[in-house]
This record gives sequence, C-alpha cells and structure tokens, in this order.
Amino acid sequence: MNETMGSWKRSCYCTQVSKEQVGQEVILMGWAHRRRDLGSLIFVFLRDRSGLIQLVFDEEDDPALFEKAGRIRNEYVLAVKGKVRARAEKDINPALETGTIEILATELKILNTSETPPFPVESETVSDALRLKYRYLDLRRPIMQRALLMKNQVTRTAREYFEANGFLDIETPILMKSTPEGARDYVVPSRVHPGNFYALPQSPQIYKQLLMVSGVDRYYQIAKCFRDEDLRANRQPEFQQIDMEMSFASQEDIMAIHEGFIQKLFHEVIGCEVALPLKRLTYQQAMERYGSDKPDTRFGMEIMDIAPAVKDCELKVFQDAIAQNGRVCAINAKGCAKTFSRKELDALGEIVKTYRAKGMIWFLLEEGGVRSSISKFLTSEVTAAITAQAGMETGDALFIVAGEAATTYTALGALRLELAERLKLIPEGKHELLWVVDFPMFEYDEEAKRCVAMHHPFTCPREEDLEFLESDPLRVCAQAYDMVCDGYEIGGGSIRIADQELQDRILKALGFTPERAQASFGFLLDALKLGAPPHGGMAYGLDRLVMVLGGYDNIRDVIAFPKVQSAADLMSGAPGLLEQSQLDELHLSVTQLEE
RNA sequence: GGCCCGGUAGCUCAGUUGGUUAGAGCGCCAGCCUGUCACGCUGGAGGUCAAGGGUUCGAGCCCCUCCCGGGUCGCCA
Repeated sequence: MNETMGSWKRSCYCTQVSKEQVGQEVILMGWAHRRRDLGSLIFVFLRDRSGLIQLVFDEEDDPALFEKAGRIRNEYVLAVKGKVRARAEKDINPALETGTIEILATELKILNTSETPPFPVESETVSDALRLKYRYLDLRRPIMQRALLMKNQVTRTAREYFEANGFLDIETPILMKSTPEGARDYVVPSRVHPGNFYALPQSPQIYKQLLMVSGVDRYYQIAKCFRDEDLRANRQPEFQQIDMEMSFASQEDIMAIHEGFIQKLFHEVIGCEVALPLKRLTYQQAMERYGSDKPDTRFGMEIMDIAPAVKDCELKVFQDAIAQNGRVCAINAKGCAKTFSRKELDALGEIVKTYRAKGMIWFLLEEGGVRSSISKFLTSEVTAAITAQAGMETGDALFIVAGEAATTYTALGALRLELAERLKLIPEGKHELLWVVDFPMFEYDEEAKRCVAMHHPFTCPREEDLEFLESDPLRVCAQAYDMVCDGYEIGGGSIRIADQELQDRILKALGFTPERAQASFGFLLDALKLGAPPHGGMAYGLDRLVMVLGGYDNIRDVIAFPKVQSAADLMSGAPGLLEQSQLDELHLSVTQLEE
C-alpha cells in the first residue's frame, strides 16, 4: 500500500538545496533515479525536474528506516525528510550539481512504486520507437526536460517581446474552412451538417489578415497548425507557430521588429549575441551561392560557376548545359584531393543523383597532376582553365555538376552540406542568422501545368514587378522574406495584398476563376473591399526554432508528444478506428479496406 | 508513391561460409558488502531471432511477401 504525503510540504527542488543549508532539515519529493546498496549503507539519487541529489540511509542510525530504504527500486516515487550534510572532501562528486552535499534521511515515504521500467531513464541510446511508446518516461530524462524548458523560455520571451511592442494575443479558430492551395488539410466531419467538413488550420493566415481589417493593428499568437503531409526529421503534422501580423507597416518595418525579437531571443535563451542588422541574401543569390533557399552560412565552400572554363571542353554534358541555358557549377573542397576513396567519390555522386542531377564529376588537383573522372576529355588548356576559374591549389578536390540551372544548384547545395558534415566544417555551437529576400512570387508546377504561389496567394508582389504579372509572372518577385538559421528556415513572412483588385489579379494568375475564388476565399475578398489597411506579418516554426537553439537534430525531441514518420502516435495508438455508431452520427461510411 | 538503412534477451548490440545447446554488456532477481556515485563481488532467471511463406539434409544468416521504426526524394501555399 502506498503512503500519502500527509501534511508534508516539499521545501524545494533537489538542486535548490545548497551548501548554506547544511544542518537544516528539508523535505524533497521525486523519483528514485538510482540506488547503491552497500550492505548497511544505502545511497539513492533522488531526481526531480531540477536534477539529482544524493540521499543517504544508514543502518546504524535507524534500522527500520534502513529496511524501508532497501525496498526502493528505480523510479519509485519518494518523499524524504532529512538533514542537509556536507560531504567529506574525498566524497565530493564533481559531476553532480549537488555533489558537495547530501541528504541524511530521517524519514521516508514511498508514495508510489514502479515496475522495472522498459528502459533506464538515464539511457541515451534507447530506440526512438521505444522512447515514444513510453514518452512519459522518456520525458523524465534531463535532456528532454531541458527541451521543454527551452521551449517555454522561447514562448515566454516571444510573449514578453510582442506584448511590449503593443501586439495583442488573439485566438483564431481551430475548426475552419478547407481552402485550396497549400498543404493537405486535416479535416473534421460535421455532425450537424451532413457531408460537410471543417479543416484544421495550416496556419492562422487568413484570420490574422481579417484581424488587421478589424483594426487590431498588431496581433500575435502561439498558434497550433496542422498539415497532412509526410513527416521529416524537422517536420511534424501538428506544430506550433509564433505568429504575428501588423498594419501600416512596410517590409522593412516588420523585419526590424523581428531583428529585435531574434536578438533578444538568442540572448535570453542561449546567451548568444546576434549582431544587427542581419545579413541578407536575395533568393537568387542564395540559390546561386549555396544551392538552397535556406543556406547554411556557417561555413564557406560556396558554389561557383565554371562554365567559362569548360566552354571548349568536348564533354557533352558541359556543351548541352551551356547550349540549353543550364549551368556548369562546382564546389572546391580545399585540401581534400586525397580525402575520399573511389568508393566515397561514387557515394557523393549518388547524393547529387538523389536531387535529379545526372551525375557528379570529380577533379582532383594532386602534386603529380590532375586525376579526374573525365580525364580523357581534359586538354591541358581546359584543365588550366578549370583550375584557375575554381581558384584551386594543389591538394584541392573539385566537384562539378552540369545541367538545368535549378537542379544543378540544388544538387550542389545538398553535396555542400554532405561535405560539410563529413569534413566537420561546422563549428560546434556557432549560429548564423540571415534573411533571404526577394522570393519569386510564383513557381511553375509541372504537374498542374500552371503557376502556383511560392509563399501563399495573399502575398503582395513587389511594386516594380506588377507590370509583368500577366506577361511574365515567373519574373515577378514577392515582398516576402524568410529568416534562416544554420540551414533551417525558422520563420517567414510577407507583405499581404490589401487591395482587392490586385488580389483578383493574383488569383487569376494562379488559375482561379472568379467563381472559384469567391467560393474559396470570398470572405477574405469581401473584407478587402471594406477598408483593409496595408499589412504584413511573419510566423516562426516554434518547434524548429527550439530545435536549432537547443542543438537538437530531430524535431521530435522538442515536442512533448510527437508523432512518428507514419504520423501515428505510438503511445496512444492514434489514429484509430471509430465505432459504427460514431460513424453513423457523422454520416460517414468507410470503404472496406483491403485485407 | 520511389530510394536507402534497421528489427536477435527488458535495453544496447555481436552472431564467421548456412552446421552441435544463439552470446556479451547493462538492467532484473537472490546473497555478501559502511562512503558509493556507471559501487563492487558471487550466483540465477530471462529468447516466437518482428511476422508469414520458400530454398535446403539443415536458416538468426539466402530468396519472396508483409508489418514496424529511421533517413530521404516527391510532397510540405
């Protein structure tokens, strides 16, 4: 039978017990982290969310108490009354925050027992699947507690900052209308409207724009968002955004607000000083130099155009790329001519193929001369030209990709990241923030055979590009901006369209008929006719932000109860089937699934 | 939907060319132990080798199917 706390009141958390309290009595509550039974002396690490402290039970002092302590097993829930005692010099444990003191127990209550846990709570090497099935045990680990704490610091800092700048926290609906474009919606059947469905928000985008029309002027929210798309190491189907929107503000105004925020955030959460203003790259610069719209600028090894050097090389891939307005680009891995085996070079080639590049050419400048996968196409002139163009020195390795522009950049961008990892080019603990601006308004969707919005359909084009909206939409840039940190897009935003006529033009460019536009976004279009102020905003992926700040390599680590790759929750078993009565009430029938 | 990796004791893993009764460390249980802190020592329990099928005299190992987990491309306004 478990004991109750009775009148006991916890005096503090484990690691709050200090050396100044030596001789005083404290009451601590927590979990038995580990016990060491020496026969007539038992040590127990007591753990709570703050950390560990050592309890001591001595048979000589109190045989009955000692016998009880002998029953303690890992993860038992304990309440302990005891005296703070300084440890002898030789018994100090420098690895422990509370290593200079210990608690000599005088009373013990076993508040609850525990079966042997399926994995030791302190273990760092347990598989993700098992950790997620018993997530509540996993979350007892200090590193997980640290993630939850850090996320709380981030949201608190966000609230402080945006409140201080006059932003109002306003909730927006979770049950909303499904809108076309964008990610797949999670949908919720309506009981009272047979055959009708709500959608869960992919973001509060439209509502926050409507709040601007409402005259709220400055809005923020820590918002839950849902997207029914495949998961990734940095993507979960439900996630949080730090969302904001403001009226009568230019792109520069909004970016300034966010530079202030991110500086405060990095300072307060991880003590990292961010220099302002942040560096800016245009989308085009980011693609050309880093092969990514979210470049990791913590290291160099930028992409170079070497087409001029190979214009006289007979190799067909070069000639085709040049003739078809493609690119011949390369990255120079300094001093790596002897780093990779033939097998490893082939493996690097496979990486670029993943990104639909035709292949990768390696070109090694060694002391004895050049070794390359295209040796037989290299004249001494071409070799010299490549070497010069790429700024190569003896000992360097050059990796070349040729083909369609976007593919070439993307493939080399991915290769650049892979090389950085293999060569350990990224300094531990370093962070680098920047803006990527001047995004294209549209991109061409091969499958749909039409333009789609790169950001979203409510993004305002740059004024100077408006004349090309119908004639050459792909050259139109948007007043959109992403904040990038360490190769992750941590946030993004735009100036929105406040003019209903312009909004009509954009929707038309996206292939919407007026009727379909009205049916899908009519409530927004109506609002734009009723005095919409100029406005814009931004949203951060909160989970991803914490992931970057905390140096976690998977977004699951910063979400209390995340989903696995198949979007299932291994702990609860969600998603699950419904009872027939529930289906009936919702007017749903489920097609018989194949056995 | 495609590609790649993994699944063997509660956990983390090893398991040779297909060959006797499938191993180790940790954990667990019992005993001993007064200064441990990854306590130590002694002993013990613990296995549907994810599942199904096939090849073979013989399968943890080879083949097929399938489930689960991870990474990734597509996808993610």
